[in-house]
Amino acid sequence: MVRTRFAPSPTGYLHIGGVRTALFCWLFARQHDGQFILRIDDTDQDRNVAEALEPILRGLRWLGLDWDEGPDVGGPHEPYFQSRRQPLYQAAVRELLARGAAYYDYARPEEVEAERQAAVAEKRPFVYSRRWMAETEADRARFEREGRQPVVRLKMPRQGTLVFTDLIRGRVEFPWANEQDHIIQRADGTCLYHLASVVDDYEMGITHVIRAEEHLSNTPRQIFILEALGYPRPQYAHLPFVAEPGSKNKLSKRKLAQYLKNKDFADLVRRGEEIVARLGLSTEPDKFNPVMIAFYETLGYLPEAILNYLALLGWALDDSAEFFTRDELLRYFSLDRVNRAPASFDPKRLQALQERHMGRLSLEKKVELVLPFAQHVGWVGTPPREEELTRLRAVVEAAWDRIKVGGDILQYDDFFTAAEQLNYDPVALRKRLIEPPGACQLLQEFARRLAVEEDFRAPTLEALLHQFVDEKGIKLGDIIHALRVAVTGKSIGFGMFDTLAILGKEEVLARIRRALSVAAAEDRPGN
RNA sequence: GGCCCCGUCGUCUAGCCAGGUUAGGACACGGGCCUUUCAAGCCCGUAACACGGGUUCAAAUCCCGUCGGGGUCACCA
Repeated sequence: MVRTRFAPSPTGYLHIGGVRTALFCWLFARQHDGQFILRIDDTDQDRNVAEALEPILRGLRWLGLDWDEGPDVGGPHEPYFQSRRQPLYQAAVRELLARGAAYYDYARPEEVEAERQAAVAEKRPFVYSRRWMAETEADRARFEREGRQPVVRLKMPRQGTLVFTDLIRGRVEFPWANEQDHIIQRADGTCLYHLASVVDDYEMGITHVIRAEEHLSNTPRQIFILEALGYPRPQYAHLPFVAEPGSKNKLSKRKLAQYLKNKDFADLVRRGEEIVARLGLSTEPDKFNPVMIAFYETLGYLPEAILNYLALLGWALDDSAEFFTRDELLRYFSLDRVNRAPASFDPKRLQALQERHMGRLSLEKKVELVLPFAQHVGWVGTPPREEELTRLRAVVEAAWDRIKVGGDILQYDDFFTAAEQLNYDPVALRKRLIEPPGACQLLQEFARRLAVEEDFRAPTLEALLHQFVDEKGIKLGDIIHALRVAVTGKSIGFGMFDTLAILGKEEVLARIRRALSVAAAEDRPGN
């Protein structure tokens, strides 16, 4: 039975690298009919855990990475919060002490620090002298009389080599001599991460520890702990870390300003800013940051596209495949195809994948994706009225692949604005209506034709315009641009005839009238 | 600094373990087609094995070294 776990600490956000790890754990568990456990590593948390945890749970849910045991769903190994499992850890510490694998240490922090400095000065590796190690009650009493507080340290081997097999990195060796006597219990009696992690992994029956490379060098001390306790070794798989775009540095939430200098990264943010501005949300880096998964949910990315992209962060199936649905990921993913080199975050690739996933969505699915955005800005009520939905559907269908993320619907605000409120792009207005001689005349004439047209559907309107153009002996381009600006206020948009049909006759005529009067006003001398 | 890891087109990568490929793909870029704008689509193209030795008939692939980049060394997780 395979059991994997994702063990985030409640930091208030879900980092892209973290989700990648969660995804691999989840995929591996699901592929093997195993279980995926979510455990909260909050051994050092004094903040509000519930609040800091919420974005993490939300992100995982949004992506559909469901957990079999953990917060919310419970399970046979409750609680799933390390802060509430301290008695278990303390029992393990007592056991380690009893077996001679750990000791009470009465050194003051500054004394250990002094030893460390001395080692650095002499250019030799630091190894704690164990000078304040207390192995007997007499020692303890003596140090305590000096007013010292004990921590518990691991009594690590000082020779030999640890060898273990990593599912991704193969045979890994670490000389024991490089290991420190790590602290496992603080002076206040609470236990530290490594101890907690080993105890929980054992108690929860974790068979495969899949985590990021940063933990590779932590593995010896963890193996030392578990073997001292008589636990079996789980299988280890250390994933390459997720690196910054265009570099091999670890991706960090705090370096947003620096990443913005990268063009691709900046493009990703800029796209998002337009949407967020229309939504009236904050763009402060703590809330709006591509390093955090919430960014993508806010903008209306597809969870499946994100999953696809994340899977490619360190994994590849072969020399060409890169589009994967969730089911395909489940079918093809394997740990032995995971890279060893750091995986760079590539905004362009993410965007490309998003667009490909959008490409396979049905009209109804696209409307579903876009609906919350339309509701947020009030184009569509809650619950939606039928005619609002009809118009939204028509806009989505006409815009089609121009909608790359859900929030892109917001750029079609001109379909949800009354004629009197329409804003005209001054440059477009000038170039298409004011400057070309006779443009307004033509538009006015065509408007008269529109006014008597009963059938206001796209194909009919197209025929109508072509007929008009033929009669006048002009080219399509001589009028269509003016028409577009007149009815949408912009020089770009989707198909002209779809645009007219969606707006409807009354609205189109009202907009043309208004455009003509705005153009006339602009054109007066002195302006 | 010690220990560990990693260096393939502009970018993200496949290929390396079991040497022989016109070094593959995607994105970006350039050109063309299509075209009412914008998207999209289709066709074509430019473009890479960090460097130096060695082994070999043959090296991106194996070995050694150099250089470069990174991770990790907490009473953080």
